[in-house]
Amino acid sequence: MQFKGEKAIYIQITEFVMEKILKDDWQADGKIPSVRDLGSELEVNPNTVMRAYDILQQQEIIYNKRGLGFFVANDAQRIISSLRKKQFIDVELPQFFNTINLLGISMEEINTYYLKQQ
Amino acid sequence: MQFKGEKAIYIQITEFVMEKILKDDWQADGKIPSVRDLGSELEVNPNTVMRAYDILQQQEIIYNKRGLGFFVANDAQRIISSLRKKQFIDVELPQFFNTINLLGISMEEINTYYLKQQ
Amino acid sequence: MQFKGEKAIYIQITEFVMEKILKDDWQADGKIPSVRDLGSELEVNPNTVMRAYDILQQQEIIYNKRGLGFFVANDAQRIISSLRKKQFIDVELPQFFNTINLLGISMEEINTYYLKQQ
Amino acid sequence: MQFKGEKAIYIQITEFVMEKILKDDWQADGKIPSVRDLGSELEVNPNTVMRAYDILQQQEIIYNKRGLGFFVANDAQRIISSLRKKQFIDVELPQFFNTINLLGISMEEINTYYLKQQ
DNA sequence: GTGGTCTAGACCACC
DNA sequence: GTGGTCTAGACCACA
Repeated sequence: MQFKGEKAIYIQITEFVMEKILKDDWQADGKIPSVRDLGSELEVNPNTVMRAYDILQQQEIIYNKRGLGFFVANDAQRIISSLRKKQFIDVELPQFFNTINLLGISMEEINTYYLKQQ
Repeated sequence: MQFKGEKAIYIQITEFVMEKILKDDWQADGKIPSVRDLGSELEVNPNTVMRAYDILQQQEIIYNKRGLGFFVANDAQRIISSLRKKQFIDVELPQFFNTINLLGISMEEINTYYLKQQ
Repeated sequence: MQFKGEKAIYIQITEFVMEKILKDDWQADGKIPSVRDLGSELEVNPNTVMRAYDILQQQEIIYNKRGLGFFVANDAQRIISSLRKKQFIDVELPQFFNTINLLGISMEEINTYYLKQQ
Repeated sequence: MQFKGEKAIYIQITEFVMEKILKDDWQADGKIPSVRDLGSELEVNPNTVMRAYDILQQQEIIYNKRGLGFFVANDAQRIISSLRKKQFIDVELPQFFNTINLLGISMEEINTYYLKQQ
């Protein structure tokens, strides 16, 4: 795993974790790696992992049992999906429509591109 | 105009200027505001405006006449459009398709949203 | 029973036990569950239950018979009540009055809320 | 300022800042101390102050202008008050009622205590 | 100058 | 063993 992109590492870790959960690599109510373990696996400071876990816990995607570690929340997949969909509908889609309007691209063209790349 | 978003202010200013040019608010070979004027209008440090003008000059969207100020390049609109279109086709569109596939959204849905927001 | 709050689990267990005693679920001189049994019921490590029993024993709310287990003290209810009442009058009530003053809430409002939740 | 209580320092700092705002020591749209300055004033690491500011920003009590610092949000006082009131009504008040019921204390008694301490 | 991120290392409570 | 907090110090982008 590489962390050289523009985004902050702790953000990339939240995405990494959500990906694991979506793919069922880490399952509901199952334990996820400790901050120390994931830190050494990803070659990152445990504090940085902690920061990612903190955010995921606020979003109720994972939860904590004292002294035992972090666990995948029961409806983690649902929360992740809805978070992503919300982000897409509210932010990315309007930007997308705005861009194609400015560039003078019609939805027909988009549909054509879509079929081509399938 | 607000500058509290995630993007750097100087980037937002380049976009602001390109917008003005595309909308013919600022026309070819016409003078654009001085860094001081635009700075005070946007409530931003002139240095920050200068940084934006610098970038636009490198892209040959505006040019400078010593002692007179900055002016819109002759083919500024063409350059902006092609820059954006290239960015859009090469980067944003594939990402967009990728995202809707991941979220399980069909092009039919996208078309529906598009009609709604018109 | 959930143990995800901020308070330490062993503290929550002492409160759980005192609750049982006050409600007469566990009666004077009656045996209370072994640390193993209560531990498995509450899905908690027996050591953690032991720590709670230790504290309750110091406060003479329960007592121990070698090889037999823990039992509810004769005047357990009285001890619990007086502990709580003292705590309440000395600490919680002044804090409570302080808070409602800060928030600008009158005792009339409090009385209204009280009637509503009955 | 002392930070010896049980609560985490960064929590105490959020409370410290909210107090300042409520008392109009720090006013709407006014700049608040930089993380470095407040850190050295409170004899605390700037990171710890940053963590507090982060939380206050999430709650939209303060906002950030890039490179300039943090500023008090326009309706910061309103947000703080409603946060506190919500916390009180939802959490503390039900606990309070629960406690007095368990201890067999009537609202009349509470009212009497209230009048006495005025 | 400002915040934002990250590391290394420490100490603590809790299980 | 686990997370939670905190410090010291570093580097970066931005204004």
